[in-house]
Amino acid sequence: MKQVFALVDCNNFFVSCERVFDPALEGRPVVVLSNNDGCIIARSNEAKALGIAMGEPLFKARAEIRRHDIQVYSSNYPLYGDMSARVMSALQTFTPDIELYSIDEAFLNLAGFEGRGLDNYGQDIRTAVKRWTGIPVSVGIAPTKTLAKIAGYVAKKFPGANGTFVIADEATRRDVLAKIPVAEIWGIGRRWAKMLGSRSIETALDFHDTPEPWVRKRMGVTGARTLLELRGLACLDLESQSPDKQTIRVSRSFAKPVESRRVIRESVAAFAARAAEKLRRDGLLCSVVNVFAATNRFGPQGDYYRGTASSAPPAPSNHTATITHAAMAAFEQVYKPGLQFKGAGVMMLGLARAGDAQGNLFAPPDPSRDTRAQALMTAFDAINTRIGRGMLRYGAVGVAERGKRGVYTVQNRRSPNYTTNWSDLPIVRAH
DNA sequence: TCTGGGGTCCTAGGACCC
DNA sequence: TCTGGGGTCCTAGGACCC
Repeated sequence: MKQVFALVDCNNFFVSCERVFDPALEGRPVVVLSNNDGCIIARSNEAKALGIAMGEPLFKARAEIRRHDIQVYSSNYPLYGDMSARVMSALQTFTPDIELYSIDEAFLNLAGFEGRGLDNYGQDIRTAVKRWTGIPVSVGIAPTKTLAKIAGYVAKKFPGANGTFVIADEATRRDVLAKIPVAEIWGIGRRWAKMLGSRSIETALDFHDTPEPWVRKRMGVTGARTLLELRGLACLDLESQSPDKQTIRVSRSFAKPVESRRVIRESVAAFAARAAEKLRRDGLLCSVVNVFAATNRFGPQGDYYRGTASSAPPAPSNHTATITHAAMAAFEQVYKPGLQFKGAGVMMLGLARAGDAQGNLFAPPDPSRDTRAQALMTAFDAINTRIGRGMLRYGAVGVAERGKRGVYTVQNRRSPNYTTNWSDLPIVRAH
């Protein structure tokens, strides 16, 4: 049976989340910043029209921001995560078969819904999500995921598409592909686009018409897959069950360069603790803990240092104390006195489901296998969920909560946690 | 001088995504 | 002065095995 995929994409998602709770932002240029208020990672249409680029450093956009009175927000992930969950549950009322692809996108399997008119169904989805969550979305519908992404692009960018677009027949497909730059194809990034451009493959249609063996040779199996998907042959399935993660990373860049061993070590301990929480949340155990720390990569050529080292806990674990201990051992190999560090992080590698991790016959029993230690972690997580992340923590993280704020959390323009924190609940007054 | 053939595992690096 | 934080997959090459 022929497949039908829909891609539902939230328009300017982070900006739209801010607008739901501050309607005065409607129609005005708005941007949302990265974690450290360093880069612009989301822009309203008005901001895009003013030429503000994705990923542009804030300091480079200052003048434009002032000139056009652009509204600037720090990113507020608790808010965006909660709004995302609301959008996704709205989508689940339209089909049981759904893949949560990212915080602001989902693929839906619409096979069997053709009778209702796919365009109408797409419009129904848009209307419902907007009414139930306040978030505007666009909907692209096509026989493959890659074409659905293209259809979503058309739905969003082409005036007259009205937020929904369906690619069902070959004529429409060729017509649309001819109007889209090759770089907009899902799976074709900057590098490939440049390589293709140098061979006069400029539009998605040019790529579509490129012989498969050539693509296979130059771009590997992933490139060939993209090509076939563009031609309407579905190579990618809906992944409704998200597979277990293979790596978990927690990293931050520092607001200012840091030299202090203690400050960086305590940061790494905090990252390790957060990573252990994520492991427990996902029911995973980690067998290798990797730590890295780096100086400014935009500094003078040759000055860049990035140290990385790994350490294995005695047995796969998700216990905060065990993970932190391993991270501290790796940290000692990474830190170099006298350097100005600009960021650090930890990576959890060799992950396995808690039930089937390989034990170690010769190692002392791991605390995470001990029921008392497990109960401790469960209580630890419950308390931190209730009172606030980081309220309960191990000593290695240090007590310098005040000082740490200066180290890596710079968020000067953050909106309140309207939906996830009682004290931030918006107040509505009737006149 | 001559120096197999095939397999697996691991790692680093390159490409991509949001 | 100021440049995010997560992830994935594929490939090539080296080490090692028989």
